[in-house]
Amino acid sequence: MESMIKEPTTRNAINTFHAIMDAAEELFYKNGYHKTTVNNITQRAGIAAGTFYLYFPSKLSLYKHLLIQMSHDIRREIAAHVSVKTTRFEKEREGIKAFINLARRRPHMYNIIWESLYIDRELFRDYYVSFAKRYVRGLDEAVKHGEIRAIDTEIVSYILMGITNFIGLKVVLDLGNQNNDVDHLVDVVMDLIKHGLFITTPST
Amino acid sequence: MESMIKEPTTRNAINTFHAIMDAAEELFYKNGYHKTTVNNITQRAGIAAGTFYLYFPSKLSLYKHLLIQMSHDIRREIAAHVSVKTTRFEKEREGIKAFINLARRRPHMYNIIWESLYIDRELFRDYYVSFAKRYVRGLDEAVKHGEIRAIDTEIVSYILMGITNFIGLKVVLDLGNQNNDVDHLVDVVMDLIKHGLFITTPST
DNA sequence: TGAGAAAATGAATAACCATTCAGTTTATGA
DNA sequence: TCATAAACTGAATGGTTATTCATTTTCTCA
Repeated sequence: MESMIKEPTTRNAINTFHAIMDAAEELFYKNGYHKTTVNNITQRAGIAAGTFYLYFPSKLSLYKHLLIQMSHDIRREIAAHVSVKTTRFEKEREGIKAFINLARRRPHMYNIIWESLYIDRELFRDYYVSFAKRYVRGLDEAVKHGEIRAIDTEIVSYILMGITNFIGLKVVLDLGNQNNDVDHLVDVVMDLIKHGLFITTPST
Repeated sequence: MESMIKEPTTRNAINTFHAIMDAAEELFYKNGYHKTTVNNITQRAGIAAGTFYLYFPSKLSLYKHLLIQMSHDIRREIAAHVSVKTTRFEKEREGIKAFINLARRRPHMYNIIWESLYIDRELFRDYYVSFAKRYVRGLDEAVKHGEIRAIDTEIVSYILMGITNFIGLKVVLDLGNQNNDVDHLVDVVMDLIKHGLFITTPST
């Protein structure tokens, strides 16, 4: 369960520790976990191979530590933007916008989280289950306040995560030929969420 | 670009070929590409290690072949369900439903496509870009027919893919505590797409 | 200042695994 | 039946890479 990291305390050790983390973040993003060797990481961090094992018991533990770190960063970043808004509509808009901006600024995070599906499936599950739980809490609140319709909020949370993640994916991989201007993307998403997609009401 | 597979022609060779593919599909799903060895695959397929290389020049080429195969299967399956419907609403509903059912029936596919992001990023890009292109064509048609509102259809295609994929994810990984009944899931999704999420119109 | 602790080094180790190939078995059809 | 081709075999090879450890350097504070 724990990552068994020996957190450094002295100034120098902290520098080394962060050099390893930064190098790993960069390389895992560029080449993926499996194609990145511990030697690649130590080289880029400017330290010897053995030094790595003063701080991390294994390559996997480094990966786990990085993932947990990032999931905290994401939550904190989104929460910071969402909490200052009052209406659910505004909260939703700012949350999506914060996520997309974060994805653009640190595309590494995006990849590392998804890759966990192939490195440690439990880690991946935990990440999305707990993210969804938090989302549901907010949505339930909004239902209670009469801001959003009383649809199955758990499913809605996955729908909204799916939208945000795929728009983020489009931005990170620069998919498609339209412009990827963040404001335009958010406008389209919010428009759809507000008014729906269809013009007439079908018979179903 | 090509996978350089020597497609088998005789009865026996075809059996061997499929035994390899089936074993690989199963193992890639269960353990991921990197943790699956060629020996694991040949053992499960009941053949010798060397036989593998009569059909595939490398482990990677097998993976690519599998991915291409599956992306065809997905398109075909969805198209079969969508094409018999006439309204865009019905098409959308059946497309989503077909995808979720497929994900449940063959959870392997899901994993293999996403894993390509860490094995061969171009493959992943191609997959979603071409899927989106096809989606946009359908949406543009529906806009022309006055069935859906004239929002940026490229972005909408990523939104809809995101929704479908995350609902599929929930089903495959059995995330969350609500029931994962397909009809219920599809109902909620379509309800949201039709009526939007919010009750009142905010000031934006 | 200097002794002991903390950090760092990097060559060596050991395990793992994709791929090869020389030889064997099985199928085909004349 | 038998000769040729097609399939198959599996031990051996070679390259890669996570991890170790004996040694050296740097830091700390009495």
